[in-house]
Amino acid sequence: MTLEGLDELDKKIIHELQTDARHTSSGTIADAADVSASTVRNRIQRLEQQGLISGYHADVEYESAGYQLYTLIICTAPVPRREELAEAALEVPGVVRVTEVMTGEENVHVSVVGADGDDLSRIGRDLDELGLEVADEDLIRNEHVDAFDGFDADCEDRS
Amino acid sequence: MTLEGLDELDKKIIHELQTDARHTSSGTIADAADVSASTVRNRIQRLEQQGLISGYHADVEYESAGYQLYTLIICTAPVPRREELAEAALEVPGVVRVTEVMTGEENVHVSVVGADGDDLSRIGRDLDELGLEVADEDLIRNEHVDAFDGFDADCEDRS
DNA sequence: TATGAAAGGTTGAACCC
DNA sequence: GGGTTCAACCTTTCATA
Repeated sequence: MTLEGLDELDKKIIHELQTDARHTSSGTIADAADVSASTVRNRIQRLEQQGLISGYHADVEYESAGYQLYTLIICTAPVPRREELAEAALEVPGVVRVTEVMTGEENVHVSVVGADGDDLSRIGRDLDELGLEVADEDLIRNEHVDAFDGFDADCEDRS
Repeated sequence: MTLEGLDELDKKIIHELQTDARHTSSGTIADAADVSASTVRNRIQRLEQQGLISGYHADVEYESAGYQLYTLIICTAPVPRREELAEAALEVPGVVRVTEVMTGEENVHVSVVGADGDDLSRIGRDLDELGLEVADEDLIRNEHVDAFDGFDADCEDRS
C-alpha cells in the first residue's frame, strides 16, 4: 500500500536519505532499486519540492563539543499562542528544537544547548519573556535517533 | 574562545552541515572560510571520526507522508535500566527518537510515527513489554529544528 | 596539518520517449 | 512519469611542503 502517492521507490529514497543524507548518492539508490540515477534525482527533487523532505542536517554531539548542558525545557503556552510562541522560541540563542504537543499543560518542549549555568539562566529568562512559562527543566542524558522503519521495504511486516 | 579544541573553521563547518548537510560541498565552505577545499574535507573527516558529527539525516514531514500520528510518548524507566530500555525502545517499529532525561519520573521521551490508532496501540504495548511504563501520550502538533547558533561565527554575542 | 593535482564519481539541466 | 547525455562540480587519493 502506498501512502499519499508514495511508491516503493519514494520510500526507499526517503529511508536511505534518513539513514545517511550525505554519503548516499543517487546512483547508489538507483542501483539498489533497479532504476536510473536520474530517476532517483527527479524523485528526490520532487520530494523536496513537496516538502516531504524538509531538509538535511548533521547530528552533532554537543557534549563532545564542550557544551555539557544539553537540556530539555518543558513549557506551558496558552493554546491560542502556542504555535506563535514555539516559533519565537526557536529564535532564542541556544535553542535547537521546539516540539509543540496538542494537549496537556506542558505543551511546548524546548531542547537547548548550553555551556554553563549562565547560558541556561539566560535561555530560561528569554523563554519566560516571550510568554512561555517554564514548568520543568531536565538535563538530557542521551538522545538516540533512528530512521523511520515504515519507509524500509525490508521491514514491512508490523504485528 | 574555542571549545574542546574546536577552532573557528571547525565551528563554521559544523554550522554549515547542520544547516544543509546534503547540498553544502567542501568547496563552498572553503571559499567562505578562505581555506582550500582539501582542508575542509580533512576537518570534516576528523569531526566524523571523533564522533562530534555522528551522522547526517533527512528531515521527513511524516504528516505529509500520510502518517498522521506523530506522537510523543512519555515513559518512566527505573533509573538503573534507563539507558538499556532507551536503546531497546529505539528498536520498536515506529520509534524514531528516544531522549533520556536525567531526573524526574518521566525520564524517557519516545517520539513515534504511526498511521493509525492500531500502530500506536502496538507501540505502546511494545514499550510496556520492554519494561517502560507509559505515563503520557500526546500528539505532536509541530516540530521545529534549527542549527545551533553557538557554532555560527556571525552570532557570537549572546547577552 | 594544509595544500594542490589527476582520476573517477556525482549532479543538474535540457531533451527525448 | 522514466531515461539519456553532457558539462560542471565534487570527492578521493596521493604527493608535497
